[in-house]
Amino acid sequence: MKTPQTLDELMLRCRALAGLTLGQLAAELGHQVPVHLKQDKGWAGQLLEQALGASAGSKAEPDFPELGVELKTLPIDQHGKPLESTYVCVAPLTGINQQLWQDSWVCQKLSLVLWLPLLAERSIPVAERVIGTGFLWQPDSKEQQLLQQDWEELMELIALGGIDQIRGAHGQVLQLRPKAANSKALTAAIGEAGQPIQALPRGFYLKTSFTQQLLRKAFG
DNA sequence: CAGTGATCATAT
DNA sequence: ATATGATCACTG
Repeated sequence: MKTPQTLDELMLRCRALAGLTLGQLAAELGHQVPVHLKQDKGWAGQLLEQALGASAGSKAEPDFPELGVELKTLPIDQHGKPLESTYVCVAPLTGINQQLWQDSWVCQKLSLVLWLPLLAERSIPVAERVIGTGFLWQPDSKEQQLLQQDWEELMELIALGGIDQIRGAHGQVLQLRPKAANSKALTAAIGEAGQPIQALPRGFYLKTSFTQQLLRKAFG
């Protein structure tokens, strides 16, 4: 799948996917559909990346570098409610003195997002899950402010050695949660007294209440 | 049963 | 180990 050259081309392709089931799309692209996602958690996301021509791989750059667009699938139930939080990026736990929100990875990644809702209740077989209507989002000033506030608070805690006091409930819209192979994984971090320690890697996630508001704005 | 913490596959 | 893609599953 060639990468789209313009935003219009990307959105056109995206609209063409709306209403298709994952089974139909997988068949078109020559993929087998897993029975469940327990061992293929990123399967749907990667299928949709391919269908839209996103640059493959796990490079630390937007899905569509030329367009500056980040693609996020958003699993929802039949009422349009998000089923899961949305992973944004890993959180830097060291070397973060005086980083500005505007320069942060979170801010960059969320500056332009193509949200692609996916009817994905667990009771629906994977192959029958239906692709929804994708929409482009840029945070408005209020959303930007909420994100920045949470980010600054979390980053200050991290920088001051408070990593182990942070739990998922901390932010209003943005949260910090484990992002690792398992609970034994370790990465460099800052201890209570400012000393180097090893800690569980974390990632930034958008809470479902936030992504639900984005859906409301887009569809009512 | 929502939300937090844990986990899975793959590429580099 | 760290980055990508996320969902699983236990707990209050």
